[in-house]
Amino acid sequence: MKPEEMDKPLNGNTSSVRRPARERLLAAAEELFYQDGVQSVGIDRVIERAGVAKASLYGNFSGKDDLVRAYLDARFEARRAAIETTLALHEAPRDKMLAVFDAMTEPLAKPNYRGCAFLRATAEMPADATGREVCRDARRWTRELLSGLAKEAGASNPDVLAKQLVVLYDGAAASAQMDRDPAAAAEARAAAVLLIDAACAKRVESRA
Amino acid sequence: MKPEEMDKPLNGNTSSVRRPARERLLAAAEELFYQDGVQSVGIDRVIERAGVAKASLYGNFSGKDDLVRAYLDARFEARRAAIETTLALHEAPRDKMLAVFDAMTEPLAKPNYRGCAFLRATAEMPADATGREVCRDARRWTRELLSGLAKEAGASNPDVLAKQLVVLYDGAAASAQMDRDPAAAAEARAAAVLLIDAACAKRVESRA
DNA sequence: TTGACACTATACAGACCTGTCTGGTAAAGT
DNA sequence: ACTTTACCAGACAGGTCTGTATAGTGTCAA
Repeated sequence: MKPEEMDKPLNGNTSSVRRPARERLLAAAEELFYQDGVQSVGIDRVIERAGVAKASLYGNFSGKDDLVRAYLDARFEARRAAIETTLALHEAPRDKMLAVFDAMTEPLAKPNYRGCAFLRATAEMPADATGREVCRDARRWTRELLSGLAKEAGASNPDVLAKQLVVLYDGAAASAQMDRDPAAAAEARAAAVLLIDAACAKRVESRA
Repeated sequence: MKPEEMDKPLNGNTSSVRRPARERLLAAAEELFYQDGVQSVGIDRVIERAGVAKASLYGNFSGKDDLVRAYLDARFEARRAAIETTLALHEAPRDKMLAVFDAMTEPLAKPNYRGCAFLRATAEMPADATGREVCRDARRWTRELLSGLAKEAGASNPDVLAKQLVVLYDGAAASAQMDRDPAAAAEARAAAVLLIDAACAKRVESRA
């Protein structure tokens, strides 16, 4: 329940057993911001969960906006790593596109899944918030990844296919969040199979 | 800029030219809550936009939660009416399913489109908020509508097709919101065509 | 020993939020 | 003429939020 309590005793150890304040802050922020929303979660809750003094927060981050941004950055990095790991399991561009959907089945099935962090954060934050850049970067990365794979796969219109797959990706996240139904990932994947094969059919048939 | 100023003069008229406070409150709430988020918009801004005293708000609604709920109810009613109007233009169940996507192209193209109101509100509100029931109702209505149409169209697995179309629907809203790209509606519709025809192919082929 | 450093704990200012309360105005019903 | 109803305007209480300032603790290195 209270993970910071395990860090408390740091007796008789030359090097600090306790993780530095910045890491604990970021870990607490990731947990709380994602679970309850960046807007609803106040600083006091974050520092309490992290077991950190308020001054340590403002020593490591310029303010709440900065902490939110760091939280979204960490999310982006984690997602990118997860997708690239799944991607590496496959060779054919078609399978790689589907791997993007494979990478989301596990998170969607978690009982405390709360939707795509970037969709949620964008919905919560004001339009001029710092963190929205990260959301844009994350989306662009996904779209360009899929667009490149679609080109490799020989899709008749790679950009359209990529956008359609992004729509499926977003939709699966949104549906799973709203209906608490992890099956959305499987359904999005099945739909992706149809879209991909339809977009690449010309090449296949012309070759035949 | 300030619509309430047009309502100010109500001289020499037996019936009130000025719309009652409740209506103005709801209109202001719909505008502000959707545009800037239910969480960010405070009561003071709503009553200022509505040109209404604070007491009038708490006379017509039990509190902010109640106002938010009324806002979401109005959104649901409006969407339902729009979809049913578009639905009535078509006869075949296949066309009716696509009409659901047709009904969303116009809203998505508006410059101040901010995503699906229910997705946004769910992302903002705490899990136990009153308004989430409305979000659930709205989703259920959409899913059951599509599921019924899928049955009529003779889909091999109507519930799966309905869920896939809901994924597309949510995804189009999310993509359009995040990327400010109204084309998401057209792409979702094109994808829907593929999914519907694939799901209904067995019947068509078996008849041929 | 001294001082730099990273950290904790807590108090506080200033802003904002919701919701209540008081007081005043004007039209409509009786 | 009196009351009711609907409404506006603004003050206010009680809470929450961010961010700052103050004071104290423990560690390491020179």
